[in-house]
Amino acid sequence: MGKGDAVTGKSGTGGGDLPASIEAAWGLRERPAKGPKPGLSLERIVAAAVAVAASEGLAAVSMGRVAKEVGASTMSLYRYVSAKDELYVLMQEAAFGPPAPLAALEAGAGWREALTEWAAGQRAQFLANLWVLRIPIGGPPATPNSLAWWEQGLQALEGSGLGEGDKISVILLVSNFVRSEALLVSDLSAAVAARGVSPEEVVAGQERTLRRLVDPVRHPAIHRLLDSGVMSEPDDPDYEFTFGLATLLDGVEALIRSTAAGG
Amino acid sequence: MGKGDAVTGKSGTGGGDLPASIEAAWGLRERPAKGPKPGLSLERIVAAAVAVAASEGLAAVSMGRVAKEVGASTMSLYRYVSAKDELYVLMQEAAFGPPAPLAALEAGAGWREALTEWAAGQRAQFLANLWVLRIPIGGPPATPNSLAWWEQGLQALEGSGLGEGDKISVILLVSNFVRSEALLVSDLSAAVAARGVSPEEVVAGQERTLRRLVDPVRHPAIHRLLDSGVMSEPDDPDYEFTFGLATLLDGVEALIRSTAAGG
DNA sequence: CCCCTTCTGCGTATGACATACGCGTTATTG
DNA sequence: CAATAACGCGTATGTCATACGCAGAAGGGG
Repeated sequence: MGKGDAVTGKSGTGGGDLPASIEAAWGLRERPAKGPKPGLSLERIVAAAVAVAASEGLAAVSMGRVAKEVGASTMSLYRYVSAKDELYVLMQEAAFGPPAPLAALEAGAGWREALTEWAAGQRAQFLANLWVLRIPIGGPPATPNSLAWWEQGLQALEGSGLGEGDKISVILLVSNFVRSEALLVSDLSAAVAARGVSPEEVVAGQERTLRRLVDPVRHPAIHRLLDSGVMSEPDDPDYEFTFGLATLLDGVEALIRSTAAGG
Repeated sequence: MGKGDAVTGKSGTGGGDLPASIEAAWGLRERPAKGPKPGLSLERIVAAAVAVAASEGLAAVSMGRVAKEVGASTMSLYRYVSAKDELYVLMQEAAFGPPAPLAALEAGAGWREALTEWAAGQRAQFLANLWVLRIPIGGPPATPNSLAWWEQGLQALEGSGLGEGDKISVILLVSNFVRSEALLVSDLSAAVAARGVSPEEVVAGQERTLRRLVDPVRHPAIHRLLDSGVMSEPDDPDYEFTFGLATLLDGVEALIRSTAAGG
């Protein structure tokens, strides 16, 4: 060999072409019995990367930086990770962890309670690891924890009577909603961090900017919105989440009803 | 002066601290009457950048590349744009353009038809400019066309009886949904472009990968899903959009009903 | 028991890139 | 007609990801 090694993508289970990052996440690493013992481990590297991201943001995560953190040279990391993207995937996987069991399911509650709990859990993970939202996406990751989350979402919909196809669609819908809303929170938090002011001031500043740009003739609806004073009211950081999720689930409820009726 | 100039952020209208990119988008540029005539123009630069992004993807858009395209040196661009992020904002603004008038509104149709048309229009813009989805977001952009889209969304909800706060929340909800779904399409399309195969093959490959990883015991719901054969069915690229939007709007409908009832 | 294979850590090198700085040049205005 | 600003842009800096190859370590086969 002699290229960028770091396990070039052979599965032990069947010989497909799994992205190396996925194999790494599943721990399908054939311990090579030949060379010297590795001085590092994927876990240590990923943990260090996560620590850097958590304290200084995803942008601070460079191969060099992670290497320094772990006490090794930059290039040695490539013995464990084939590219930075792979590190990203592993970081996300590590930060999220597996989902906690759904209390609603165990209590025998309905799909709505279960899905709500599921969404809240996912949101909590995003808010606890805002940097995850800055990782550029590249298709649905098939990592163990991601799958576990999906599994749990599907289970929440078990008693709904929906068809399998509708179930994933709903899961996708909720999942994307959670992500979008978290990103919004993250953006606000980033703005707060960038300037040194309070969230309220940031929002107020945005409103002032809008007011300056909005022309009552060209933008009557926005103008009305600004005049209504809604921008200054809520203050509850969870409001948009609660509202959006409720609305979304009302839609799902309608779908379930029509399915049950025989659609 | 003598720093990174390119209009450092003074508004002609009131003297606030608008991000330079926003000012640029609104055309609030005080034509300096002093120096030599500019050999370039923001429009030319942005158009060149958009062309590169459209044909080779956002990653191909570097300052150097755009400069070459426009027949100037890299650094000369910084006389027109204060940073690359600004160029991004301008690119998005240019690619999206203003929204077309809503036929549903003019025909006096209800909010649902109007919002559906609005969402479809937005989606069409994303699909026609997939690279836009790769631009890292940083808060809600207050550019002219963005505002125009918001305005139109709010107008679509005019006859709904919703409060102003609920209106933006709904707009946000729909808007984020459209973006998420478009990103999904974009990811698929990227995977198709990366390997040289058909969309069907990509999806089939993903299913095969999943099948390999999913353990019937650990992931009963996903296993059931795979067994149901739903993954291979639809083939309609608009399905997820249509389904998701309908579900979402059902939720909005419930909200409107309860508002009308007096909640 | 030794050597050969295979893997390790890592120094070095390459090639992008964004962008700061300052110089010479060109219009415009007093 | 000079003082003033802007302009185009060459040069330099610093950061990154990552290719390549070497030297040393650890087992396995003869």
